Amino acid sequence: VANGSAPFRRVHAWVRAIPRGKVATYGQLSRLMRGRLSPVGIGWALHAADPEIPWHRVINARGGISTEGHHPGLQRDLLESERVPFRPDGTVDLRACQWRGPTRKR
DNA sequence: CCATTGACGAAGA
DNA sequence: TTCTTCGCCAATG
Repeated sequence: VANGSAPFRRVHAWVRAIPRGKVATYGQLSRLMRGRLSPVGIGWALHAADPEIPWHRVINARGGISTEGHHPGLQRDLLESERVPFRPDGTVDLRACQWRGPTRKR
């Protein structure tokens, strides 16, 4: 897998910066990279990511899990194990749990 | 090389 | 608010 490309490694660097108990969205990471990689591209970058990278802290813009087809139940388990609460509808409250980036937005 | 498919998201209708 | 359409770009066949 092509996880050695520069944009991918940059994604990995950002994702490693997300603290335990917090989450980020694909679009958020895409914007952090100034749109140099689309939200879909972020997904590919994580799909190709090393196990060391906390890929489970990245969810979609609605607070939902987008990896059910890949690893059923896994991402939710991992998040709950670091105290990220889920609503009854299976989503995360982004207002409460979203990582606010290093410098706030501009 | 062309077409299709996503771990996506914003803008319209 | 829900459903569509379109843009995005890497990967796959």
